Amino acid sequence: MALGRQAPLDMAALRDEQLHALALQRGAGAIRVLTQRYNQRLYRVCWGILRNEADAEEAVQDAYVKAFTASASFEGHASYATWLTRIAINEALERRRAAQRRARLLEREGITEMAEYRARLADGPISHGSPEEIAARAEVAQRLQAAVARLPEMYRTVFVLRDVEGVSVEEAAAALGVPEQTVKTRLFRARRRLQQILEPDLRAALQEAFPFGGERCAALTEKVLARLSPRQEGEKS
DNA sequence: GGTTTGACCATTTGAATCTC
DNA sequence: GAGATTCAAATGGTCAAACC
Repeated sequence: MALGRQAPLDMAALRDEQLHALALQRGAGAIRVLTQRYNQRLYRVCWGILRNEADAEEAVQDAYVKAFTASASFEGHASYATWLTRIAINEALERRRAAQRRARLLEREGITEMAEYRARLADGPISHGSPEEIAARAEVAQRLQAAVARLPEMYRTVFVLRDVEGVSVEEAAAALGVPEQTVKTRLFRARRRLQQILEPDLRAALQEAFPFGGERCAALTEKVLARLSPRQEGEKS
């Protein structure tokens, strides 16, 4: 192998496995590319379990640290994405278990921190479009997020993986450690529940959609009346 | 490959009833 | 009245099949 000047590596062009090998050697560039590649997915999956921004972020951080220090763990049985997602899920589950243990302890002491913990919901940033469009999208996103948060965890996690992250059924099943058929059923039921949760909001929104009241309504009524009146006159004769 | 649906079974939950 | 028991309903997992 030549020891002369080497062309700088195009990290973004490397495969996950190659980047992982570099990350294990503390390659900052590789770590940067990998984290940028998977931040969104891991964060969403962890949020699906923890329903809390700060906790989800910490879980993702810890998952990366574990992934980039446990060289023997990735054996290529599943895809790198699945393996990494599984680590993040385990990390989030462990955090939730710890929180529940803490809550039980506090409950015994008469303190109910869990209620506060559960009540904390996150919201996401959105840009593009007019201020009205941005505000509308933000509200929709907020309502959706709140609706997803209301799903039972088993449904929420599958929904986030499949419908938010676009992970395949096979990958989702591998990441969650359940049969593919279970993923399909959970997803179907998650969607149905979301539909039920969102229905009142949608109904209310539709009531406000296609507004045709006030002056427009009155003007149209007048036009209709105007067009009908000659015929009515004629019909009389 | 993915979605949807129905069927079946197991488990959990809540209400009703019974017993002490 | 309080606890134990029973039972129906709800919920969830799995499988099979039809369909897109």
